[in-house]
Amino acid sequence: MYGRHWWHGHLRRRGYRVTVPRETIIQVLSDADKHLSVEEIFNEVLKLHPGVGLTTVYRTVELLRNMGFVKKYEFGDGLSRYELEKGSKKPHHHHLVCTRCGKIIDYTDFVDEEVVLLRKVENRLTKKYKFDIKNHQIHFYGICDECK
Amino acid sequence: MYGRHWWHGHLRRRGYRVTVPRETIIQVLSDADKHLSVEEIFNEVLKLHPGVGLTTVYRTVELLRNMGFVKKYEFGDGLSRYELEKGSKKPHHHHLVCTRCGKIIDYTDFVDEEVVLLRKVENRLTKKYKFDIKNHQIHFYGICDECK
DNA sequence: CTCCTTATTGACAATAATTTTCAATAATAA
DNA sequence: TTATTATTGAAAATTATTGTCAATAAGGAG
Repeated sequence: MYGRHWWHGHLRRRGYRVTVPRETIIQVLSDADKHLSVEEIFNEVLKLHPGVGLTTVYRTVELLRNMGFVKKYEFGDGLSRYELEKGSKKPHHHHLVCTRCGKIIDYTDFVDEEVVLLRKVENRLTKKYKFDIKNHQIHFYGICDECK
Repeated sequence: MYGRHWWHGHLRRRGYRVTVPRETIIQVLSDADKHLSVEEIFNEVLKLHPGVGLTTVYRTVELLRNMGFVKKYEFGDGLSRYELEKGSKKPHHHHLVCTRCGKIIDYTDFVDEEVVLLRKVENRLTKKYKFDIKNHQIHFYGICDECK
């Protein structure tokens, strides 16, 4: 979890200004222990700084994504979810999605093995398709314990 | 690629009626060689049977998904895409998504190795989280050849 | 510290995908 | 053939996201 300075530096270095909404949104994402929807981020931000607009949350989250600091997920319920990629509390993980109730479990079990394989695949895909691969996602879909 | 009878049986067995829109949509999905957005399906359906409504495409595609015959993908551009899971021309594959232009490449290279590993992981996750896993997705995100 | 430039913001309007509503239609069982 | 009722199409409603634009405030220059 990186501090204010770190973020300040990265923003400024790219010519972006450091603003209260941006700092607040980064803080909310840093404190979160899971991927948040825009509305969830917005609600948390309001607790810290009422007055920040929803539009700004959309814009900031997209900015952070373009900067490569935030990952965007879509699990199929129509909401986009965001999560810090760098400076996050959470280690790298993959997802288990319940297609009935929408529950999402982040699992870290076996991720190491997965990642080893994925890197190999990644290298080969990079060559074959001349794709510059930045990251990956694995989702398992199914029915959770409570839903069955 | 399964025929009319097969689909007819599956629909009827679950108490659903076999209708012209449903048959047409299934046919479009069967003939497709890639995942289609609802609008793409709709356009193809119209060529075969003008008069079918967009709403019906949404409903049918969702029905097929609940029945487990169709996979839904979201690649991050705000559109849902659908693809036959059973009875499709296409073999099992995973995806390479360009985050700049949105291009999606389906790759089948190395999928066998991936699937072997995923099955192992799947079994263990099933035990640990008591999740009934139905399927999985792997997405690699990056920049495609033309975009860099 | 103060002024100036301009990136950023918030409120609101606009868009776009999807869902809901509901009367009309058509698939199946009797 | 008729009755039942799932399904449909059209239009309205909803919901997430994006665009517009005047007001604000961050940060460099003086």
